Parts: sequence; C-alpha cells; structure tokens
Amino acid sequence: MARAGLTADRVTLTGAELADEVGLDHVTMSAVARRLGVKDASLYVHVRNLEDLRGRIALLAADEKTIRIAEATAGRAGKDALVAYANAYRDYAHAHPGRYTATQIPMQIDPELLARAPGPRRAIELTYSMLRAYHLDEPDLTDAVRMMRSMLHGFINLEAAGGFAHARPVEDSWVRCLDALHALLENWHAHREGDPA
Amino acid sequence: MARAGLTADRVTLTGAELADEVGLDHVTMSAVARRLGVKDASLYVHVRNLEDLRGRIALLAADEKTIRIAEATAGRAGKDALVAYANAYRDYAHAHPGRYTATQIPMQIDPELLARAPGPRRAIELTYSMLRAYHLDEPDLTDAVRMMRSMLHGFINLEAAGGFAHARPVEDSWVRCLDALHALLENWHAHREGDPA
DNA sequence: GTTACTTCCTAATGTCTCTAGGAAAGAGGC
DNA sequence: GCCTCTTTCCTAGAGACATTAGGAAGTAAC
Repeated sequence: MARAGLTADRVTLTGAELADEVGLDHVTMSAVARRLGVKDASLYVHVRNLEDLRGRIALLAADEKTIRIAEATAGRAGKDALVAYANAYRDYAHAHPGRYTATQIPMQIDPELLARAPGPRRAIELTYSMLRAYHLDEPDLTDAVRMMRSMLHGFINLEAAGGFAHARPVEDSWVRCLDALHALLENWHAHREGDPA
Repeated sequence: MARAGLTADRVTLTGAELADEVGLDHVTMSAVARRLGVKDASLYVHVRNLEDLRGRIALLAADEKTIRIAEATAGRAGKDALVAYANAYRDYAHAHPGRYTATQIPMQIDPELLARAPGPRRAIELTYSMLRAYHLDEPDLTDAVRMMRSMLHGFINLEAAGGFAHARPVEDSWVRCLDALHALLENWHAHREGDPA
C-alpha cells in the first residue's frame, strides 16, 4: 500500500481548509483523516491531538495574515498604511473565516512551536512600526496599538457573528471607522484624562 | 423516585454556571446532567439539543449583561455614562467568562426564543440612547455605535485571549481607550473623509 | 381513583478522541 | 540484492458524548 505522504504541515493545511469550509469547531480528527484518505489514528503521528491541530491552524493563519498585511502596507505610510493594514486584515478574515476564528482562541499553543512561528511576533512589529508614523511615545504607543487592534478585531468579529443588523451598509461604517481611527491616532496626545467636555 | 424538578431555565442556568467554571466548549449535555443529578437523556425534554442549550445560555447572558449596563448607566450622561457602560460591560465579561463567550457565537438561535428575550433588543436601545447625548444624526449614529461596540468587544476579547502581552497594565490602556473613545464621539463630525493630514 | 400529561429512566446507536501494538514502506550500509 | 533501522500507516479497542425510542412512575384534573 502506497503511503499517503503525510506531514504535520499537510495535516494542518487540510484542517485549515476544512475550517474555512465548515467552521473551526467542525474540524475533527475524523474529518481531516477522511479528507486525506487516511484513518484517524494515523494523524496522531504528526499532530499531538485535536487541540494541537487547532493551535497549528492558528499559527498558520497568523503567518498568512501577517504576510498579507506586510505586502499590503509595504511602501505606504500614514493613513494610507493604516487603511491598507486594516483592509488586508479584514479581507483575510473574510477569505478565511475558519482560519481567522482559530487565531482568536485563547492561545494554549506548544511554546516550542510558537517560538518557531514568525507570524505573531512579526505582526506585532509590523503594527508598532506602522503606528510609529504617528509619533507616539510609550506608553501612548502601546495604548494606541491596543486600541487599534481592539477596534479591528472587534469590528470583524461582530460582522462575522452577524452583529450588525442595521440597514446601514457595513462597508460604509468600516470606512468611517477607519477615518475616525486615523483622526484619533493623529490627535492621541490631545485627549488625555481631563480634557474639556 | 422523586423528580428533579427540571425546567428549561434550570438547565440553562446550570449550563451557564458550568460555562463560567470550565469554559463554554466544555459544557456538554453529560456534564450538565451530571451536575443536576440526572441522566443525559432527561435534558432533551427541556432543551432541543446542545446547540439550543448554548443559544439559551447566550440569551441568558445577553439579558444579564443588559441589566447590569442599564443599572450602571441609569441617571448618568455624557462621558460618565460612557465609562459606566463600558465598565459594566467589561466587568460582566470578567465575572462570567463562559456566559460572555456564549454571546459571541454566530447566533443561530431559535427565532421564537429570541423574540421573547428582551436582552438583545434592549441592549441596542440602551446603546443608541446613550450615544444620543453626543448629538449625532444618522448615519453617523449607527457608525458610532458600531465603532464603540467594536472597540469594547474587541478589547475584552483580546484581553480574555491573552492578546495583551506587553508590560503596560491592561487597566491603564483601558482607561486611555475610553478617554479616546469619548473624544472621538465628541468630534465625530469633524473627521470625515478628506480631513487634513 | 381513573385518566391524561409530564418527567425521568433504561437501552441502544453512531460519532468522535486517543492509545497500543503490528505490518510494511523507504533509507542507508554492505 | 539483502539486512537493519526508522517512520508511516493500519487494525483493534476503550471511553466520552449526542441523540432517539420507548417505558415507568410521578402529578394534576376530574
């Protein structure tokens, strides 16, 4: 009998495809094995268990997403870069809903595996360096990064969960939110604690 | 043999407690039945299936969260109300992580059940009426509501997922984000499309 | 106390995760 | 080619869970 030629990466990729098609929580060992034409038990050579597989999918997604963002923002600065960043982020989530979901689960990933994946670390660097154009110093920089991430992440999440039921097109709100975010970053230092009401 | 006195609400509440203790995706029919001292099959009289149970937990959480927010914002206005709203929101998520998680799943809830639950609708009304103090007209109002929800939801989510690894205390960033949000809402009309860089 | 409804149980099926142990494919040395 | 070592994949099987069908025993109305 010919070998199926499995590797951890191939198992992960198959899981990721499945996640995009049927949702992350329908990604089972059985389903992945079925799709690969292999018995369930065979997967355990390459992947520790279901949780490990999910972690690997999350890492794959983080890497892919980071690459998209890096490409989109390359050579851009200021609001241009912000919009490119945000759109690349959102586009990835739309194109790969299952993978994107995987990035959100409370990370209980094998630390060794995590250390080898460039995605998460690079994503942070990318974000900080992009926001550096707004001339913020610590701790403002970190606060701004957190705010920006919260907004993007939250928007995409709510959108995916069907949380925007109003008639107003989501696309229009998105553009408006990015405008607002840009304005906010530019005037970050102006609205500290006790600014006039 | 005495009856256990089950009702849909009691099953839901037990599921919610379990969710807060061990995480939403460890809420199983078996586990809920065990805690209630009842066999798995007995639950199916009160709850259609696992998905239905999860939906009910989500609705319960939405109701509870809305009540907390309503209490917190009662009699307040402007930034005071905004901060009270946001803190009540976040406090609820901290106090009931499992229930809060339930509110985030793409809602595939029994429409009839949804119609009877006051939470979701009331939450929207509450938000709109709070933001009305910032004197925004449609479609700005809806955009602002969406931005605010995105930010709060995203921040709490990232926080829960351990996404804020930096040394800067999360609490401080939170306060700063609320300041920024308030400033943003006050000057919402000022930063439209082509504002000066 | 009879009737009817509801609640809860037993029993059973199918799916899924994960482990143990075996067979066979492929690589390298001779 | 043949032997050996490693890795890959399989068979078998235990244990958890979701879900359905059908039966027995409480409870309420009359």
